[in-house]
Amino acid sequence: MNKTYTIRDLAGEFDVTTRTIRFYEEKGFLKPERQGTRRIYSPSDRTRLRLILRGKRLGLSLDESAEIVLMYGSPRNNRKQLEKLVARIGQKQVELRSQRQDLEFMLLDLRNAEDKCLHALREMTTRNGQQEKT
Amino acid sequence: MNKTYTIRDLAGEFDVTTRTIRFYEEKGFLKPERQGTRRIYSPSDRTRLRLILRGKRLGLSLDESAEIVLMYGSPRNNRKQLEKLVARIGQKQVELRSQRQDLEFMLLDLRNAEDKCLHALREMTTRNGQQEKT
DNA sequence: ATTTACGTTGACGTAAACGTAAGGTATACT
DNA sequence: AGTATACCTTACGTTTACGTCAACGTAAAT
Repeated sequence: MNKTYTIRDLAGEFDVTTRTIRFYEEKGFLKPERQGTRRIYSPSDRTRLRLILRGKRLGLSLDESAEIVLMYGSPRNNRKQLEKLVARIGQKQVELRSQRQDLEFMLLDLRNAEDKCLHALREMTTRNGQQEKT
Repeated sequence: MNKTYTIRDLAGEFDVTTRTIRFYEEKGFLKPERQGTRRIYSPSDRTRLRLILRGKRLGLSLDESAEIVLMYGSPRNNRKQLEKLVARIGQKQVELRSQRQDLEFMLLDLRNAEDKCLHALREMTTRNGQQEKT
């Protein structure tokens, strides 16, 4: 039972428009089967889409995101291409770890800001119950 | 000794163009002093810029990024605004933690892809030393 | 039979985030 | 004085990533 999906199925599941999915195909990042003119998506198409969107959520450009998804594919290249691929994968990992640092720092900053706010609120409450203006 | 920076100083330090910095000002996210027509940036301007760019590296839109930077500011609002701010900070934290999940998963996927490549390379080497084509 | 719902291919429109001249000013060297 | 350098404003151009019609096909439901 090889499940398939319509374009609307995927659009619904991942909360994008059908236009978006067609656009990704236009760019060559998806190649669904056709039933007449209708697009029929396989589970692996679905996975591709899911991973591309994950990349986008991380702020990658569509091209970058799709490039990374291609890296996941089984490597059936010759030695030189494999070595290049390994190098690019390594580079991406470095970038993502740096991004993780940024993210952790921003989370810290947000926690600090939160604390400051909560502290200010406590001050207001203990000092003069109902004060509304500065 | 309150250090100041020219637009070029900051552009150089953060590897953006002066156009970018002026654009951020145009959008209201930076308000440097002027010496005649020249822009003079304070350390706090510099920090603002740094944080905005950090947000952008995480894939936030410029508006989102600048909004978050504003959240770091000392809260001198009334109770209602403070409560709203706390709520928004909380929301951002939720989003960032979700993004962190995405990031960890992508790093895992990349490590797996890397392993597959390295394994394939080892296979090639042990089996038939110099093979180049599939 | 025709409405309703979903699908298709163009093709033009748009918002964000700058890029890229063009032309003017001020200060710094030589 | 002349020129180089760095800064400025104004304004139109560009890329990315879709949005938004228009005009049409098809297939199930009423």
